[in-house]
Amino acid sequence: MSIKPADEINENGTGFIKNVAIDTVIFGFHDNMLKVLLSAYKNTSYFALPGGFIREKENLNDAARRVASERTGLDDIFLEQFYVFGDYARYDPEPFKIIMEVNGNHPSESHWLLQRFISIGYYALVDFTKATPTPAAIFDSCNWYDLNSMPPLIQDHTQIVQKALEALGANLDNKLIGFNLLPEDFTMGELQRLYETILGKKLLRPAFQRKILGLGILERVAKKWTGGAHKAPYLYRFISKKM
Amino acid sequence: MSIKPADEINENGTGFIKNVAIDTVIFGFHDNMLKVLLSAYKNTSYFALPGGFIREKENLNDAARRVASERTGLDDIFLEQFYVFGDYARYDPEPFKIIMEVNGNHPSESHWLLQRFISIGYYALVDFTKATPTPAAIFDSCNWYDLNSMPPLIQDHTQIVQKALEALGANLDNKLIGFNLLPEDFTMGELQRLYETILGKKLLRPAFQRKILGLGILERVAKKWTGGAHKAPYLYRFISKKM
DNA sequence: TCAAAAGTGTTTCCCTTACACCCATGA
DNA sequence: TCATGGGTGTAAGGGAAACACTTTTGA
Repeated sequence: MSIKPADEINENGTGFIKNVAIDTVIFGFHDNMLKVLLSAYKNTSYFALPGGFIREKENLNDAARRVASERTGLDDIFLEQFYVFGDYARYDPEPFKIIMEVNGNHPSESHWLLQRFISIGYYALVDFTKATPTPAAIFDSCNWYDLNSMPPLIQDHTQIVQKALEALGANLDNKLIGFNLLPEDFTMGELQRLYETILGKKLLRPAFQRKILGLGILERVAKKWTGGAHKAPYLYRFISKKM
Repeated sequence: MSIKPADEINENGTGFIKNVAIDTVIFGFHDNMLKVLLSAYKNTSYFALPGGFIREKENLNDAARRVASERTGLDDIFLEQFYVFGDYARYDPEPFKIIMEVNGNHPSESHWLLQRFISIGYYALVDFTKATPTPAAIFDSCNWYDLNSMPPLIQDHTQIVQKALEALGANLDNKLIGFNLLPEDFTMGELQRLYETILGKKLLRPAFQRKILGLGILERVAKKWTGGAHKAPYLYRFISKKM
């Protein structure tokens, strides 16, 4: 979980469901690298996943969508639950005490944010070129980090990212979700490098091309003149993607 | 969720995590039918999935395991999270008011069990022949029901069963979990009928046999004399299953 | 000796793999 | 004209689909 803007914080968490948090692993793809959005708490070096809580009358999935939208400025984000993190050993209120103290709050021991939380993990797939990372009020920053060079994260957030990546890989072919990480138009090479990055292995180019095109879900749009010293690749578009 | 024994109920749910419930779809397989465990609340005709809550210092997965163990009398149950049900529209305290009233409780409006719950769905796969269904204190019954002839269930429990079945089907080959529904020794025909029931379609016998044996995870134990007017089938055993 | 269920063999087909070849482009 | 990246052709290999055949048992 991540601590919310100060104006929403009070001692007993009025208006929110207690003991339940949402942690969102927001993936982007740029320069052939998978990126995740991370925020740093104000005046500390604690990094965390974007997160939030569920309003009293809000659907769980809507709460996750709200979190992802607020951090990226996007609507219609592809989102999926992937695991619930509920070990008691996750419970460690010390960092949150420090974060609140440093920022001028002096919570009592019974402050709702210092209680144990069950955290529902979501991953989101967004178009890196369209997202505008925006920190929540209590964060200094909200930025993309390469999966391979993330700072240390609070609690078990590093394992949450790891598990999100596994779920993403398992669903990649199955649910055809990779397209959500690319702009509307993309080349087959870009798509292949995305797949290779997520799966962590090289794929054969002819086989990949035929497999993807064989799905019948892409339409060829136009040639793309990149200025490269080679044949111009076609641009493709996911057929059911909005225009 | 399901209401717990009376001795554990008090107005503010001391000792449990609030707003979070566990619902467990416990599958068994018998007479070529998939079965689920359902309970009826005392003195009512409300049927529900086995469920429970998380103790203050209990791991989420352990809580689910505890629920499944208490209802079946088994240890080492195969369990898996499959979805979190968190729509606000699930929230309907009326049945629980009635259940409590009928059984001599007179909860206030703020009773913790009448609040909104986020429900974490687990499915469990057990050996039908070893399980001994046991109702919790506030239930009259705990029995196996055919998937096709379940009584109406409270809340969205029917959809929860449906979603559990889908998750089970999706993982069947992937994670090789079907064996958990059969006794230690079983015939290839029994395994095939289990697969056919879960997947909802006929499979070709030679292909199924080769595919399963090709996995290299079964050992052939002995012939089984069923008394049937046909060749005695071999018994097989999952290699890594405890003896 | 026949029916029924179990086990195995065989052929076909298709998808994946692997590699080869051609095309377009800028240096 | 050469290197580079993109698109397509083709042959080999492996597994699934479909069907045939054999085996074992009780009626």
